[in-house]
Amino acid sequence: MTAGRKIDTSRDAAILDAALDVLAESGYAGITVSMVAARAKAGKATVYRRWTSKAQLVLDAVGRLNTELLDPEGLPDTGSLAGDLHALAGEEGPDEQRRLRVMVGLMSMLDDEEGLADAANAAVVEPWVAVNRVFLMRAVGRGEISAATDIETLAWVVPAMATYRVCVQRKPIPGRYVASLIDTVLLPAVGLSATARG
Amino acid sequence: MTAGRKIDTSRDAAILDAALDVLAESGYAGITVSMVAARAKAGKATVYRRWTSKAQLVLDAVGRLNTELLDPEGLPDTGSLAGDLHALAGEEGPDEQRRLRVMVGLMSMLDDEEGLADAANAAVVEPWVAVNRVFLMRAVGRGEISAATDIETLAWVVPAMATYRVCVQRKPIPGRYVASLIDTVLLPAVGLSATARG
Amino acid sequence: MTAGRKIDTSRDAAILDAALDVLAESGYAGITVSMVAARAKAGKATVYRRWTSKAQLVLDAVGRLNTELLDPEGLPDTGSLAGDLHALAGEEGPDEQRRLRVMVGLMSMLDDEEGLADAANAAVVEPWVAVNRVFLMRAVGRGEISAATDIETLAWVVPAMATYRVCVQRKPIPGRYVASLIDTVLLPAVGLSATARG
Amino acid sequence: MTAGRKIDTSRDAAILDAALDVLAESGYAGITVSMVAARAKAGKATVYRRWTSKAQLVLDAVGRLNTELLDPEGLPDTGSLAGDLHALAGEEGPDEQRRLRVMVGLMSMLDDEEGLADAANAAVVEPWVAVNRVFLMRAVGRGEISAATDIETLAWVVPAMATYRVCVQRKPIPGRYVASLIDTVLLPAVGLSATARG
DNA sequence: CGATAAACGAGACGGTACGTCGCGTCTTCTG
DNA sequence: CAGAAGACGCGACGTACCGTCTCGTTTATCG
Repeated sequence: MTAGRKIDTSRDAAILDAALDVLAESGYAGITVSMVAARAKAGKATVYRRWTSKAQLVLDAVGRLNTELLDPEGLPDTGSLAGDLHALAGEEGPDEQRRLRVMVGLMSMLDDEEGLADAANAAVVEPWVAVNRVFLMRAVGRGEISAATDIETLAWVVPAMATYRVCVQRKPIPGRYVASLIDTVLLPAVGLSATARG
Repeated sequence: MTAGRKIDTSRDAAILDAALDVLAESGYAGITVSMVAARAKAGKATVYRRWTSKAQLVLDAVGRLNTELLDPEGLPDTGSLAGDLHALAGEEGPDEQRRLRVMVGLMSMLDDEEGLADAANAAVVEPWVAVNRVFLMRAVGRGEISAATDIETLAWVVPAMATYRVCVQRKPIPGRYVASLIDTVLLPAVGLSATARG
Repeated sequence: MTAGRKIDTSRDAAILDAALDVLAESGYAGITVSMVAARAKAGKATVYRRWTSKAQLVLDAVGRLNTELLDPEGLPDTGSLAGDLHALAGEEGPDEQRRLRVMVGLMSMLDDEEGLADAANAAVVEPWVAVNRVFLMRAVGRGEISAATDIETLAWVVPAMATYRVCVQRKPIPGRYVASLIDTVLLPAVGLSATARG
Repeated sequence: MTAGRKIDTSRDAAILDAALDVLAESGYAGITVSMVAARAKAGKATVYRRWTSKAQLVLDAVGRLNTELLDPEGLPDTGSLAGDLHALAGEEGPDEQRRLRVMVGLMSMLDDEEGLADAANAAVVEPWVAVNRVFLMRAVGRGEISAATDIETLAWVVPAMATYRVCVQRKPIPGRYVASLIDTVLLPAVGLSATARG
């Protein structure tokens, strides 16, 4: 019964992409909703019809970025924990540099609203943790590591340190960095030698 | 070239303390320079004479908070790495709750200005890392752990994970949390059993 | 290139009126743009979108006040110069007290910006001078006064003295004051007796 | 009995002169107490030890300017009202241009404090009025003009119009302007022809 | 196919914090 | 102790951005 024009869902992507561009250039504090709208050739009302605040918009943008990156489908399965971890660490998307710059800008918004921090965490880092969790459980299943291993804690080690480096220290993550964390911290912590990878 | 009135350095402390109060109550976004100045019974000009922006002020306040906390003098020396680490982890100042709430509010400002992130990192987390570095070097000296240990990386493990928990996950750090990181991640990673502590 | 929301011209009047209220109560120095905006239930940006400074705003407000007051239409025409002048002097609008208080506050702003004084003069006193000019020219036309009369100068006599009294001496203008200037100064200066009025 | 350094009265003149310089350059609103003090190579406290506010300082400066100009001693006495008036009008001090620019800046301060307008009026214009009053009373004494003349009002005519021109219209007063007011307005208003001057 | 109702780009709106600057006072040091 | 220098508490200035609302235009669905 209700007539009227439908929401043009193609605008969503344009706005999110504009938000990521601006976020990568200026960080969260440097963003203006007007800037994002202008770059997407959209009006501010079109933005606020979709997201209730600047924080929600940016969060959604960043979340989408990471969800694309760490697709739970098609995880590598090399037969050893070290192999799995390094296989994933070796994958770098083509937009890796932009992704890093975007994450740098993420921290600035987390106290804007109640519950936003949880959402940000879930969207940005949790996928990576989930993958590690899978790898660790497989290793337990294979008997490669102890069944008493504190998977919950250890799955967070590498994502936490990498994110910390990017977000707080503001340093880039060179290709070898994640691999070095795996070898230096994670594998020893579960009782494996770094050289054990096949 | 007579001097004129000197900067009243006692105002610095009053303003920094007011900033920490407000930061703990409302977070960085909830702070107003006018609020901080009013609580310190100072004028805004007195604040801006000392710090060039709200971000610089808050950073300095937080930095001082942590520097006081982790005094390099009088580090515990229990004779074992596990003992040293747990001795430090067990110390909780009376202001621990305020310190945590303050750090939660810190992230919002890091992209406000060039170089601010570095300064924040140095002021807030680096002291803790430095202490861990000392503990690890002592352990190497004692032959407790391998001389090949990557001290630089491992000294960051616990501070990075704890800070990450507070700043990104926005969860409090219960008394046992740091101890559990030490036992689950750090000690195994250097080849020690968690039960090795005296 | 569609337009966007139009300037709401009804806000202009509300803001100008609020400015006059505040000006009458507190004088120019006592005005705050925030006060004016708040009284008009407007934001400061809405004020600054229309006027570039506090001075421009107040000037416009005062100008409008006087333009309304001295409508060039419907001037009295009694047949004699004295009659015309006194007819106008006798008219006091209901807002006369506010108008005087407003003019008292006007002087404080005239050197704020280049050209502001000219504009203020044109808006506030010139209308009154224009009316006197008409009266004097009529009198010349009737042969009531000499064709050699220096109309330009004489039209300014009473407005200048009255404005001077209000703005510099800060005394109110009692009902008889203007009439007394007409009789004591202007009419004798054009060669007419004060008693000549019909 | 009171020891200590005496107030250095020579600083007064330096400060007043600096105030007039700055006032002539920038008008009252453009003045800063710090600017005046700096130009006089004085400290702000030295200024505030002598005058209670910026307004009082400027008022005093302007007042002194005019008091010097219109010294009640040595008034011309030519034997006719027209002669007296024109003799005075012909005198122009060497600093006439500065004096005019200073008066232009005067209006801006009159509503800063209660009673300041009266003081300003007394200091700046009243001396001139007093002189005119003397001239008019002499003329009454000589029988040159009617004893019924409203001296109080007429003594103000030329000062009011000249000051108004300078302060409100912001136009300079050319050499002939005051003379023309005398001939066109004042002399006719007291029943004398402009050509009556000796 | 024409009416209509909602979404669109644009940008003005009421608010509020920013960082600057001036006032009049207070403090330090020099002569 | 007066004076130069300048920091102090206070508060207004004019700017910028938030999230909302109002324009006039475009576009999809309903009658």
